[in-house]
Amino acid sequence: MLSQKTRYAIRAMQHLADKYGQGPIPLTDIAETQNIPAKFLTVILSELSRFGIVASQRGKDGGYWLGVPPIDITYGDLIRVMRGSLALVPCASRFAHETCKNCVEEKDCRTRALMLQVRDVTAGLLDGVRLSDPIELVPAAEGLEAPDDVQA
Amino acid sequence: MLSQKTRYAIRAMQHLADKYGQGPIPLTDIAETQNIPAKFLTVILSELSRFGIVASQRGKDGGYWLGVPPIDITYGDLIRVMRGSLALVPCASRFAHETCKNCVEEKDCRTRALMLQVRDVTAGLLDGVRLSDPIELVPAAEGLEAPDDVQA
DNA sequence: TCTATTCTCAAGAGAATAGGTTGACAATGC
DNA sequence: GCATTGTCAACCTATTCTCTTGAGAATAGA
Repeated sequence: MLSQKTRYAIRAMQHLADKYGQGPIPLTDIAETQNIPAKFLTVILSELSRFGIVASQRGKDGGYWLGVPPIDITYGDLIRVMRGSLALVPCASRFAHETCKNCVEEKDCRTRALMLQVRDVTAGLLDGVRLSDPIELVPAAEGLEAPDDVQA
Repeated sequence: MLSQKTRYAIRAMQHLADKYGQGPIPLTDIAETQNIPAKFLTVILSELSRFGIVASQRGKDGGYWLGVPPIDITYGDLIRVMRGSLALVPCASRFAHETCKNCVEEKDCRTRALMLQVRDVTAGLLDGVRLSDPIELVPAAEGLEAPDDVQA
């Protein structure tokens, strides 16, 4: 699962992407329209600005904006910035690889082999979608109607 | 990320799958070869047996075995049993759907739309691999050698 | 210069989750 | 009856999550 913080970060970035080129966007504007606790958002935005993907200015008419054009930021990047990796297990990360504790040897680990495949299809998708891309929305109900052959 | 508990559960199930048809396998056998804390494994196995996918017998020559043939258990099933869902956000689960807190409306949520796609490719993969399937192992080093166009 | 506005940043608080362990008990086979 | 093996509830510690507090510092405009 993505943490609440990561989800907030993604929505905040989408908001800034939508308003890219329109000057500084005040935190309150993001917080209110995206339904994010304002003070928590300051923590998130300051984290994002340390990575250079958000810029800011203080004082009257200040605010935040993308430090990089939205076409140059993928959803994969965002998740990596916020949680370090796209993978489901530390040993299946291609960039932030870490050996798992209390595991069998990596070369013998079937879980790792499988999770590497999962990471790759996930990355294939998320690294292909940019903050500037339109995303086809899905009606709320459809998430509940699983096809017959799908369990969850 | 999958929790340590989920990873232990997967490895324990793989172990039982490998020895399917060989009678009860003592907990100690699983714990030692899979490097899982024995007492914690009792918690995990009892959880799995509540779902009927593990059976057990007490006393001398007792132990655990799969309650269902390994060909009938997918990795997707295992992850769903252990953590409730394959999805990265509650609102993108097809079986255990839950609306996210502090979010925008689901029908307007781009994050959800994207995470539904991620869920679907993940499920496409994990629901297609069964505990009885051979899994091609990946040498330990390869996880570290990211292709040029891959970032993490 | 004064003031209102807006970001900055370190600390901390409360709750939940993770990752186990303890210990008493129950069944089974010899 | 005794060793073996699973059952189960309760507990524990550390970490992480999700925010909040509160004291600044920069900026623009009056």
